[in-house]
Amino acid sequence: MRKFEDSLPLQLLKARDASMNFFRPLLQENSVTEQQWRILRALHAYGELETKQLAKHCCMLSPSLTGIVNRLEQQGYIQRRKSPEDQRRILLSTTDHARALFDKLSPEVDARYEAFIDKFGEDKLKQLSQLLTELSELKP
Amino acid sequence: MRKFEDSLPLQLLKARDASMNFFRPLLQENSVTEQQWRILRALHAYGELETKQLAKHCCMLSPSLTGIVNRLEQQGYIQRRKSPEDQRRILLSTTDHARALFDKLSPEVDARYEAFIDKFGEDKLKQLSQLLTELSELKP
DNA sequence: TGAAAGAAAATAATATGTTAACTATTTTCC
DNA sequence: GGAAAATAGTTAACATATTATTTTCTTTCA
Repeated sequence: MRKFEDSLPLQLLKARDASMNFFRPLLQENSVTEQQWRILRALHAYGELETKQLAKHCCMLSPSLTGIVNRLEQQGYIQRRKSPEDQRRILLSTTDHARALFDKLSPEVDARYEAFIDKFGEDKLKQLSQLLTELSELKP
Repeated sequence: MRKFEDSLPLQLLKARDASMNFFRPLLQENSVTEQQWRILRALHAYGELETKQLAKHCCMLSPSLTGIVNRLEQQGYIQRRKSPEDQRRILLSTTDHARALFDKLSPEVDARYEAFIDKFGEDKLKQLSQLLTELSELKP
C-alpha cells in the first residue's frame, strides 16, 4: 500500500486546509462559517436556485443544506419560496443583507486571493487548477 | 471576486471527493469510516503515537480524535496506554484485529489506486502531487 | 382516473469538525 | 521548594457530514 503521507486524498485535504488559511480569519471575523459562505457565494453567482441545484454547486448533500439554510434564513441572509410549478421544490435566494455582506467582504477576499497568487505563483495555480478540473471529472 | 466555480478551495474539495470515489465503496463494505481508516493507516505507518502527533499526521483536531479513537478502541482496532515518562500523554497503537483488517484490505486498496492511476495518468499524478505539496507548505 | 412508481425536501440517528473551557500533569523560574 | 505558566488530553456546545427513512407532491400508466 502507498506510503501514508503520499495518499492523494490526504494531500488534497492538506492543500485545501492550507489554502483556506488565507481566508478563514476573514470569515471568522464576520461570523460566517466556511459552508455558509460557500452557499452565499453560489446563490450570489447563480441567482435563485432550488435546494438540489444549490447542493450540487456547493458539493454538499441535501441534509447538510437543510440545517445551514435554516440558520442562514434565521440570520436574514437568504429567503425561500415554493416553486409555483412544482410544490415540492424550494427556491432559495440572497437578501439585501447578504448582498451588503458581499459588498463589505469582496475587496478583502480579492486582496487575499492576490496575496495567495503572489506567494504560490500564477502559472502554478493555473497548472494546478487544470489538473484538479480533470481529476474532478474522473469516475471509477 | 473570483468566479464561484474557480475558487481553489472548492476545486480542491471536488477533487478530493472524486478521488475518494475510488475507495469509498471499499471502506463502506468493511464498515470503516474515512477518518477511522486515516487513523489506522497513520498508526500502521508510524507505530505507537501520542494523540497530538496522530492528530497532526491525520490533519484533524484533538477533539475530533477523542471520539474517533474511543470508537476504534470499542471496536478493538486500537489500544491505549499512558506514557511512563509523562502521565499526561496517551500512547496509541493498532491491535492484531487492525492488522488483520490491513492484510485483508491492502491488496484491494492497491488495486484501486492502480485503477485510478490508469485513468488519470502517472505523470499527471506526479505533477499534481508536487503542486499539492508546495501548496500545503504555504503560509499566509 | 386512480393506484403505483418516482422525485424533492425534510427528519432522524450517528459520526465528525470546530472553538472554548476544563482537568490533570509537568515545567519554569523566582 | 512552591506558585505560576505551559502542555496534553478531554469535555461541552454547536455546526456540518452521512446514510436511511419519511413526507409530500408529481408523474406514469394500466
